[in-house]
Amino acid sequence: MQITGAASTTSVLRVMNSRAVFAEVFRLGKASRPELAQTTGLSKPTVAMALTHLERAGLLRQVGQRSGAAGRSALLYEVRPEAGWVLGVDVGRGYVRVAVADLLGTIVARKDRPSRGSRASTLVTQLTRLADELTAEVGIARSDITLTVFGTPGVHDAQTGALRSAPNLPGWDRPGSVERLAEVAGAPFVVENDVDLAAVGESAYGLGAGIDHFVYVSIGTGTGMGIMIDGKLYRGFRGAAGEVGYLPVAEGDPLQDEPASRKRGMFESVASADGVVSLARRLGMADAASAKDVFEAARAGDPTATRAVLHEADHVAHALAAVTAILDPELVVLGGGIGTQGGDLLTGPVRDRLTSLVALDPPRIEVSALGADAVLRGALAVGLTGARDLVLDRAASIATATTGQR
Amino acid sequence: MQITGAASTTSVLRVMNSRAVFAEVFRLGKASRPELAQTTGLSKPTVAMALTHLERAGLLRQVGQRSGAAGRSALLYEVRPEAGWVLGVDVGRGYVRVAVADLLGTIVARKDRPSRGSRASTLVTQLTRLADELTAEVGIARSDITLTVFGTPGVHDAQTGALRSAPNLPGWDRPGSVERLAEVAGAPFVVENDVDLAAVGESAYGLGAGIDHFVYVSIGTGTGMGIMIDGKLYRGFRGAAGEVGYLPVAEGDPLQDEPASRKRGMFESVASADGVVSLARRLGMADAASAKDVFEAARAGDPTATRAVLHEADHVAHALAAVTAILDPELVVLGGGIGTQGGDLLTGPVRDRLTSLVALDPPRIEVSALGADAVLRGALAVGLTGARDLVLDRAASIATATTGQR
DNA sequence: TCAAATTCGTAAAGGACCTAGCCAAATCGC
DNA sequence: GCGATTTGGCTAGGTCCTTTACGAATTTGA
Repeated sequence: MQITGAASTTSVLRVMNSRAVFAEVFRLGKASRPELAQTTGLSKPTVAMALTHLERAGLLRQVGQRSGAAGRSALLYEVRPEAGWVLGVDVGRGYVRVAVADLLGTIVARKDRPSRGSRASTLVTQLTRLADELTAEVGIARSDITLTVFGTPGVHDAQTGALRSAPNLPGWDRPGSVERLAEVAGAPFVVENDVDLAAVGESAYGLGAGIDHFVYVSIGTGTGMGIMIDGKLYRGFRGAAGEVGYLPVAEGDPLQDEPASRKRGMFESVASADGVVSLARRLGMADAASAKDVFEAARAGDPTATRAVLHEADHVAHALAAVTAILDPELVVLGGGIGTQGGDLLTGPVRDRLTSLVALDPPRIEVSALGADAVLRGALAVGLTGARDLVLDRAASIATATTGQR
Repeated sequence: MQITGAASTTSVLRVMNSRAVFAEVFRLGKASRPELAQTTGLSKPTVAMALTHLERAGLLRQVGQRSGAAGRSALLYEVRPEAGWVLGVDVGRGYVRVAVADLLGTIVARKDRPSRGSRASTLVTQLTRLADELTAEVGIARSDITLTVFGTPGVHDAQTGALRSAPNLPGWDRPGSVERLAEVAGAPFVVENDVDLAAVGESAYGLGAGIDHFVYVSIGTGTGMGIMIDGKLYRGFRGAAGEVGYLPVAEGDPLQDEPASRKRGMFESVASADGVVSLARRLGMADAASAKDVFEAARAGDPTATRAVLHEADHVAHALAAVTAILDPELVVLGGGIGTQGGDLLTGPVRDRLTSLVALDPPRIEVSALGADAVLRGALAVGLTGARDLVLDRAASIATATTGQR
């Protein structure tokens, strides 16, 4: 029953066409007027007009000529990388990653640091200093940052400004606490769940490129899932979509019959790093200290560790069976400490087990191409998209202002 | 990295504005020029021009005047209901429901019949005769139908024209078999999963009105789920999203420890009508013949039947816990035979159980407002949306043709 | 080295669309 | 019946885009 259809005046055409031209230049890297006229379907004068506007607004610049072919050589245009800057921040569990990228998405400065305490004030201080260092390195002011994107654990409630379900960031669940990040960023900033950003990163730069529906499943200290639907991030009603840690654990594992784990019965408690370690211990691998140990032992051929890994694969397969039954994704990307380290040790058994659990062929299952960088890259991708819109809006308002003055 | 931005010429403005005006008339029912100018933001002459075009194309008609207020009385316009017709078909398991609606969505003719066999040819014959009867009743030709929408079990693969996973429609899984429905419909028709259509119906006419993210869970002879995301139907990569029948069944139910059911371990096998009956029998209710019996007995106070219903609620809650963890919907609508008949007998325990299984507050859980009509209403809603676009496209092509001739 | 061919960039002309503003027509209240 | 008020229709004006056309720049070939 919903009927769409925005009414418009002629002036929106100019904006639309400018955006289209900019988008094409962005896509092609370098482009001439005739090329742009052809790909956008606009006429040469219109393209020329748009290019003039965009160049005057500082979004594009002329860059040499295309020679070699017969006839007059065409002037080439490209995006001015300095037309916008993006600050991406990955607030991880034990570390902090910060990077600055230009409008083309090229990372021009980056620092990774161990996290200095989890208290809000120390974290803000550390991030602010890192942002200062990075912008200085690039040679810009912090106010030149067009958009900042933070990736954090937990669910960010934009209404209250609180960060729920982020136990390793104590104090951030208070209403309004997120606003303290304004100190780090310039004016416009965005806070997004880290796993969601990893999914975006994988979509923009990794295995998810060009895939409409896929999920990024992170398994490490905790568990989480980022869902991309129609190429866009899906957050759910309250931003809690993809909280697979609360998936009821599937039956069929005799080890799960112990009362303690049956009581919890959640995916996170059995499949996360701690779950793998306790599983390996119960299987008889008394010296298992970390999930990494277990996977290394399994890779070395230890039969007990191998059994533990197979059990882990079984848990993951059951979770993915639920995801497949509900979402029918084209691709599942495994990330996080265990998802990445496990590699083919995990994907093989997961694929086998999943095949017997789902109706049709199971979705493709791959290990993240970006690894630990996924969140940061996702933050930059989100920032880049937003920054592009912001600078275009700014250019449009400049254009209308100048035409209005005449 | 994706950059949107369609380039446009001035002529698309006319189309856009005509659509906007039409949409407003549709929304308001009856509207005058000044009203439309105000709500669309367009000027009076533009609105007048659009109205003239739409009236000439037969989409709108003038209908009296608005009097009572001071000043000249305004001419009123409304959508011509006869500007388009929609045929909706619900191919159910034992029945067939067919209805014709006009462009306003008013059902003008409808017939429900027991399904005459499940063979493709007899079904097509029956549907064709029903369509003929209905159109005759309305006084239109079958070729006047703008768009036909079929709701069927199974997954329709538009690539091959096959209908997968629909065991009660034998023969329809052959490639190209769906094309036989062209005989029933006029030229343009759409085949959609029945549960998906029920979700759309609930979104257009039922409890889902105005809700962006919700799911419709059908529990009856089989199980299924329709997913609405951002107010649109989500189908998944291969159209198999929402196949909750394949959800791994959660642990924690001692009754499930019998080997037979553990082997299957799917939601459908335990939660569908057959599952309820066998569960009740195993609990000692030897005379349980149908799920309806069980629910009636429970409603009458039978303790064994009540236990069975509670177990059913537990299964449903576990499935919804998985759905909530993955999708975080705002609302869950229960439909299908069991979902509808169960009523508060089911929703109460489901809510209680679900609360203990999920992280945040559980989503709202309600029983379908449309009941057995949900699929048919959904078919009509989908058809209405499509028909509106079709007649607008047709009107636009007429308009450009006439302006081109001048 | 020079002319032909080809392509690019821009200017002018024309068409389509929308807005602003005016005036006539119609209606209601007094 | 008359004035206030609102609606409908019309005209003038402006913005935007496209088509057409022409000069400018470059390569190719002789």
